Amino acid sequence: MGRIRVRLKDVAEATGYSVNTVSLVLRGSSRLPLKTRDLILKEAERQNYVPNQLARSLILQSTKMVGLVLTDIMNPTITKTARSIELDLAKAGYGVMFASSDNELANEKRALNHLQSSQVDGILIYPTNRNEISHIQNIAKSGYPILMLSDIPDAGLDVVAIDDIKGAHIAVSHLIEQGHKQITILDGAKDLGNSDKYDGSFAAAEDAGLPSSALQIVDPEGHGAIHGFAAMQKAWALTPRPTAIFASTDSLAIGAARWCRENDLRIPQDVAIVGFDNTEAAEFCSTPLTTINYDSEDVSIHAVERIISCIESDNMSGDTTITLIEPNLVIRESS
Amino acid sequence: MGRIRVRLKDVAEATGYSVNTVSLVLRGSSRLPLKTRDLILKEAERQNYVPNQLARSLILQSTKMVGLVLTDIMNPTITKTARSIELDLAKAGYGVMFASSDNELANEKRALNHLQSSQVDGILIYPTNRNEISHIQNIAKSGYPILMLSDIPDAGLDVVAIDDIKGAHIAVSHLIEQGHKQITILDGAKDLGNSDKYDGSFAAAEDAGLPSSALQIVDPEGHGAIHGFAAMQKAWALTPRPTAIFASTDSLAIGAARWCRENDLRIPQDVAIVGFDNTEAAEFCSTPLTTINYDSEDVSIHAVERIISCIESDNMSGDTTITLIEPNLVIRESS
DNA sequence: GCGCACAGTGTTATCGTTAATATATATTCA
DNA sequence: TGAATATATATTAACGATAACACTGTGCGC
Repeated sequence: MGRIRVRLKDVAEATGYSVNTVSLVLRGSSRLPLKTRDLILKEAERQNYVPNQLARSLILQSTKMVGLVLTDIMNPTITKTARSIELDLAKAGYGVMFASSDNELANEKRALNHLQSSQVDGILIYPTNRNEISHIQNIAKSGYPILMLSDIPDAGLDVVAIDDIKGAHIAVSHLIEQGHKQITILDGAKDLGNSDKYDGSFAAAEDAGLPSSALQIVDPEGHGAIHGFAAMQKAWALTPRPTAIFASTDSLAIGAARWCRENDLRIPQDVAIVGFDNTEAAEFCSTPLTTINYDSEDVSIHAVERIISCIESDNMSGDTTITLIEPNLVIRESS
Repeated sequence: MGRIRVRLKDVAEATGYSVNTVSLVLRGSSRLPLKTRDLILKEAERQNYVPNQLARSLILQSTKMVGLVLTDIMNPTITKTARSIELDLAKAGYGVMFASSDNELANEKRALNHLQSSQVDGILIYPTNRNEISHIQNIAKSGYPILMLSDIPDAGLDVVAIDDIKGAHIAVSHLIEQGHKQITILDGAKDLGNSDKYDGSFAAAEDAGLPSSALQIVDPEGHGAIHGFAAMQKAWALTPRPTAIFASTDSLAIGAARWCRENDLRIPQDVAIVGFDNTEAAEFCSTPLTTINYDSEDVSIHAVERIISCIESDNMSGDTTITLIEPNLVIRESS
């Protein structure tokens, strides 16, 4: 049986040694004779001793934990990145503490508070809203290591993220090369102050010599496939009617494709569709989706490297780094 | 600026009060005059004080955290359930600490150790392998609140889970009702000691008066759509050739459907397919999938209620409860 | 005017661990 | 032999918070 929580003290009393000796042995010190070590290790095992990280971290002034704030735990791209980050952090000896904001600023603030109060050594965050970052800036200003996983230019914050502007540029350029002259963008991020995918799209149109009227925008008002479905209906009702869709996420693209299918539009003959993220679903949906590849592992590697360097060198020099990962196009059947 | 970590002591020194007084105020005590409270609250805010949960939990002997061990963070059903659990726990004033085993026993053990050492008040777990649960039983035996999210009969452990046997029974019965007499099951869980979906399937065949040879089994050797794709190829090569597929997850079903599509088989005319889980992808894939609905919210509500009751009543009575949620069939176009 | 209640605050011990320092015994070497 | 060194262990003070208790001073009743 044993009591619910076994402490060093319990092992110490059972063996007749002091707490300190037990602590030393369990941390693998070689300063003690083998006989003593053996005895203590056996007793610890017998009592099923599990070290108390709270007490340990309290005195070590480090939890070896990094906080990760996600906007949407159901978004496969974010989940995939989260998983990569977890693995890469583990390799470096750090654990992850997850929190999700569900794209609500209040949740984000609560999550940040919770993570800080849990004394994580650093924080990685997919910020919710580009227009509301003062709370993040405050944390950064106090010297706490914190890194954005989405680009917020000129915020004085560290960033490691996919280059959405370039991604959108590639996607739209691809559609233009296929001969499309009227393209609808499905994207609702502008509310959150993120116009990267617009900017990239319009830049692509301009570079190709198309008027900006070649691009129209429909806000899907949500992230799920169901929102893409509804948005596609709106897009099809526009005049001039688009011949191609650039959806800001694969989920939206898949919903849009479904609307097309239900309305007997052929993809890509009647409408071409390009998504963004390169999720598994994009490959296995009715018409395999042309999409922009979000390289989770690359983001993860850079983000983990940077946050750990911030944690382990307490240089409060205040200089920030922005690392943008170049996305690439995956051409399938939808375009 | 301020130092990285502001403590009660810093606020105390700045205001001239003792640490205890500051602690009382910050915990919202009404025993102190408004003037004092105001002063202290303002100073705490000014210094950007964040309470140290480590220290707090250490003395309170409770972290108000529940650990959640997932087998596969990329599985949308598990992720969805995780999210429900997070919300339900939050309502009850608890946080969640995630860990993933990636279906590896060693990882599971490491995760459990880590969670216990982080002093979570209780643990919810999707166990990896039914044949290897002694480490879980040990934890339970020591009086630590722990609950399985997958049914392990006769293990003496608390369970809240979907009734997979019944789910499989419903799925296969449905196919039999549609006139199918040769059905292939795509499921690789037997290696992990979980034969629920087989058992339910064979029971359904028996109940319908079909010989057990009516069911054949293909092990997809993996969980992704890609494995379903390969497994479908094997299934189609079987003699007698199946007219219907029961895939143990939607992911496998979607991969199988994709193989059919690439090989010009019509669904459901040439092969009917039934999945399991009712993920979003099942609704939006090329042929909307008939599937068994996994009611994440129901699982979540029961699991959270039970674990909290275990945590808050330290009754070590040792009696265990098994709660199985009845799944239901969602009929779409694939059958 | 004396004691008592009580509001307002401070002191001290505590949680489980680690680190720095101390002690006690054994071993080595001049 | 005796000091120096090494080995094996214990003691004490932290870490940041909370809780039990202790103290001070005012106001009130009798």
